Amino acid sequence: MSIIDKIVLNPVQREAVLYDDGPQLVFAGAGTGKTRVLTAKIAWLIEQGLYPAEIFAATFTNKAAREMRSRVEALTSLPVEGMWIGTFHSMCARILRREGTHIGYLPSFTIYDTADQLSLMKKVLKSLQIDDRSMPPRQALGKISSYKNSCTPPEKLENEARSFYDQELIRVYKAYQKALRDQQAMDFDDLLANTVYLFERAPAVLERYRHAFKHVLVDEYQDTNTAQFLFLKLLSQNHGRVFVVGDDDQSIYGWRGAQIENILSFEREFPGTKVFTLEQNYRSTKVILDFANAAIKENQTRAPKKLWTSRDSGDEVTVNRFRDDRQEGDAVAERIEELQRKGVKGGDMAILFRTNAQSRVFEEVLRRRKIPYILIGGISFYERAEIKDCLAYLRLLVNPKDNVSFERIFNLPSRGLGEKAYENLAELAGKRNESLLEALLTGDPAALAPRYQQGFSEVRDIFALLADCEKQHEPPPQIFNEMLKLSGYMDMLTGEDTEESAGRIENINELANALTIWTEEQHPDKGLADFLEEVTLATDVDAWDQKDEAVNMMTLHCAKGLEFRCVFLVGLEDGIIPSRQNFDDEKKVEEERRLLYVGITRAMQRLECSHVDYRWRFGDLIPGYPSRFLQSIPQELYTFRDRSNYFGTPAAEEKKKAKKERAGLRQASLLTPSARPRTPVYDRDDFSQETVEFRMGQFVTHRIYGRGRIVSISGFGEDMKLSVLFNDGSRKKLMAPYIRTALSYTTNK
DNA sequence: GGCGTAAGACTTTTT
DNA sequence: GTCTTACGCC
Repeated sequence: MSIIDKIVLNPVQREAVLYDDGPQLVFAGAGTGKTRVLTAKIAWLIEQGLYPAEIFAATFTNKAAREMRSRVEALTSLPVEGMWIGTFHSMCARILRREGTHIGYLPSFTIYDTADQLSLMKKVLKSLQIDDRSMPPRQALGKISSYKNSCTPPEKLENEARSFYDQELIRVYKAYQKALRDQQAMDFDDLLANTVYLFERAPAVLERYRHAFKHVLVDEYQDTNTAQFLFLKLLSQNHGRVFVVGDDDQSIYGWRGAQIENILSFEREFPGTKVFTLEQNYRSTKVILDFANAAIKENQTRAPKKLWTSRDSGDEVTVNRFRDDRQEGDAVAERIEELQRKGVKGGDMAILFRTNAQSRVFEEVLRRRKIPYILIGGISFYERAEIKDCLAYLRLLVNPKDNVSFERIFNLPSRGLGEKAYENLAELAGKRNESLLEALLTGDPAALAPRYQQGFSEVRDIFALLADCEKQHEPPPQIFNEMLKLSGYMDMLTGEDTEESAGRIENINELANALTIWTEEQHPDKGLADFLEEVTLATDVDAWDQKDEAVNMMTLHCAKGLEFRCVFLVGLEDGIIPSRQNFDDEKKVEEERRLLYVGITRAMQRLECSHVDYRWRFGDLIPGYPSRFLQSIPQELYTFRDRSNYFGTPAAEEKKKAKKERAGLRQASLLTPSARPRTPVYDRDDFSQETVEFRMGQFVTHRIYGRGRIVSISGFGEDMKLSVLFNDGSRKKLMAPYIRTALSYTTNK
């Protein structure tokens, strides 16, 4: 029985799988069976006699790669270890480890994450004597990143730099790249760009890979950047067997250099392309699809298409209006409990939001109500300080040129070494033209100032001993334990004996466990370096172990490619989605609309959207309005419920609480942060109309703080902030909507 | 050199 | 509200 009969495919899907005559572009709308087609295609190719090792398939996450690999194995009943399937970044890293010598890199190079990049950039700016304020490190990194994403080395920019800033930026770009090279490190962008440079500079190498990969497949093609496009072109030019799958309506990584044009102009770039369009959706109900189609329709830059389904209408899509984000959190939690009582598993539900900061409220309310949840993304495990510290030790062991890691740990735990000691060693390293650790290990100890010798000899011993362990081929988990002991890091934490240090120890134990499982159960033949690479290139979704009971929470970006029975799409306000920062650029607004579209199309059966009137931000309450995207969706496609509830029980509760707090305030006369009421009480008619004008010196009242006088005004409209001197002597900064003129207060009373 | 407090920045999204 | 950085004191 052929593969093609083992997997259910509709006519278009089947055609796409069986076509074998040059470049193929598959427009696969959300939920149209994209993964199915991709899997079937690979399995079919293998059935046709292709060796798995001749297939190069790029997926968006490592998790997707793992799943696809096992599905292909199930279909073909063949082991397919040799197949190259993974993220662009991980496969480029693999190529660069093998071939990097052609561009000046050892196989042991380190991959720098965003935090490492930042510390390196700070060092670079310092060495060039450029002030942080004239060129913020993050900004410089952002610009350099976009250059690298389009494979533009600094040399290519030299003739175009007009302004002083641009010239400085080129200097910084060059110095940054040199610093990376010097310490045998690459950042995420380098993995892609350097592979392209490698192919350009070493044609023989390119030829080998062209020959090796007979078929190139790419998932989520709409999110590829120029570097990835060039990579694909180089790799597939002579045979033209490129199979890309994507959906321009789900292109959401433009800010990271992704070019939606890549998918829109694929046919032009790869002549003879055959296009397939999948429009039948198998995921969502008709009601949800209608809602999604209406949302995305507004976009100008898109290939025309419309999802359809043969499924039933399904439950209504709801749009709820809440008073503030806390009420939104409570209401969503209540709905979750309700659905759980009806038998829906937590794992079938997801709360999706635009920004990570929005997760907080939901975490709090779910924890309070003891509803299990998983937060995907945010500050990941591997970004925690103690984890990064441990990894820095290990990274140094693999690559002793890594100065960023050295700087992180040379005085951790404290060995009496500080900035002056660092400079002392850096001077020695400079003279010897070595990295910091190399200079320490091989240089003359007497060259260092006597007061630092004790501390530095401790560091020297640690790495000398660890290097021995490695030489004797001790397994990674054992080396890790040695490191914890020798470095004194564990002792430092046990010595602290606080709740915080206990948590850190727990995290480190978790890391140790992960390393043990990784080594013993999954990769007995691999070493520390491989573990470190996997850990830095892991996506947020990779670390997600979906549980039956736990409600899923993540950003819209993270949710791409996933599906859930019930989806709560929260915080749909203008300024959140679309993000305020993208207001000015219609192209960016379109990307935000696609982001909303991605969110909507995650839902299989039930979609509940919400927006709030007020949102807490930086300790302030900011007014908000329903997203412009919602406003452009016809009303008959959803059920609107105003649940803003300004008069109900919660408000009454808060009124009582606020009264108490107010009494406390008067007594304390000191406005300590804890004494400050966290939630102002507001009735609908409390809000001043936008037309109300405030002026300096005016008497006003506030529900909680009472009567006072305006001493300064900033901002305007709904964002206006007033500084008010109250009768009890306190001075507060307040949002205009919560303040009324004294006159209206008395009439209301 | 280490530690504490205070002021300031920060939030879009991530390999 | 939280995290990072700067500065002053021990």
